[in-house]
Amino acid sequence: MFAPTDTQTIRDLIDRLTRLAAAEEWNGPLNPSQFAALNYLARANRFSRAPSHVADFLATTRGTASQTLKALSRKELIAETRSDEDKRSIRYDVTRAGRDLLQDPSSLENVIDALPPDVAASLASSLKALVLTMLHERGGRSFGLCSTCRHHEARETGGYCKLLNVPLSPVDAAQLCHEHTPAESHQP
Amino acid sequence: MFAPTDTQTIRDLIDRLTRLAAAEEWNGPLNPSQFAALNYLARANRFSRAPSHVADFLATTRGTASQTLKALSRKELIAETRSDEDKRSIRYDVTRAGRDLLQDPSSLENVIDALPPDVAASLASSLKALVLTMLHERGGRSFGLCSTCRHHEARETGGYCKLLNVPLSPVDAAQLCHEHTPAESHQP
DNA sequence: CCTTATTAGTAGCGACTCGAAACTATTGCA
DNA sequence: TGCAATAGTTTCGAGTCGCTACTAATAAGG
Repeated sequence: MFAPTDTQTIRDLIDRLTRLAAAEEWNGPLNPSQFAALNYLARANRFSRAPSHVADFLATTRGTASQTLKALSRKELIAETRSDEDKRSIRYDVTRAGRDLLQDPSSLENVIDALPPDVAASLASSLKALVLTMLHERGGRSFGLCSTCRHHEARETGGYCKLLNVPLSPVDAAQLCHEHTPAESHQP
Repeated sequence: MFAPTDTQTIRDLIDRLTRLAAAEEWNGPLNPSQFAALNYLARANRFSRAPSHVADFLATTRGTASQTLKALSRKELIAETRSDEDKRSIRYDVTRAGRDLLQDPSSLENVIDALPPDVAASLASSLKALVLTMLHERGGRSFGLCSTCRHHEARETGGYCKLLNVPLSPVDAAQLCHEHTPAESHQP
């Protein structure tokens, strides 16, 4: 009964889902971009919360990311901290208010939550394949969890990053990292 | 090896995929909204090409849809036609230039195209479930193909719409319809 | 050491989206 | 005939988007 699935059909479904999710987000206090940036900051480790990292993650430019972060800053949902080692760089931390805002699950999350476990698993794996291929094509970074990185070394107290040469708390290791490189990957 | 798939993970993947696809579209002559509207108009039947239908499909307001359509109109990618029966309503038709613009496949389409058939089929069905649930929650319309509608009646020459009482060419029957109601659905 | 890169972040521009609200026409209904 | 519903538009303010041009600070090379 199923014809070989049309590329256009899947494309349409992704577009439509995106639009519906975005429409939901507009009904909140934040627009979709601000929401995505805030959500990223809440899940990224302390080495990955600079404007340029946000730009990288959101697949946009530093200029655009900068404006979005300023908007979030004006709303007191994030706070900026200038670095001591490198006086050019800035790190944004999510404030208490920002964290509160991320609490209530979106409509999309509720719908995903209701999927049968096996459907969810297969959806996750095919989406992952799409994302990784697109990232590969545009030379983007994967932003995976610290603990799944090739530079990560397990220790009793959390872990250790062999790239940045810093010890990691369990919380750190469970966050997104800008320098993330999949463990299986082999590159010179 | 697979932990029970986290809702947040799937949500993140969808967000990221969306952002990557949108970033691709910005590199063209159109922004993502304009592209989505143009694409819809090219695939909708002649009863479903009014501003309010576009708004409905894109999950936005009539005001916003109106502006996007005016922008496409200025670029000569669509052309407006006022109806004779109802002088309030307008139908937008995609011009030759508009159709040309939709020809070259996007990066996302290429990536989808490369998926193994079984993965594509399961992706399509889970996405469809997500979209239909979200539509159901917000009371939106499905916009499926004419031929899969409960009001559709197969004929030798195309088909017939029992709701609008009009004959349909094979082309018509393969397009999206605003009035689409899934055939299985039972409502008073 | 002292010039260049290079890098991090920002400001301003023009086109546009977004929802909301106010506003025309036109059509439907009682 | 009169009023409500409908289709579409306009305007508003906040914000996104890529872009170019900019300022600092750091890195690299002679």
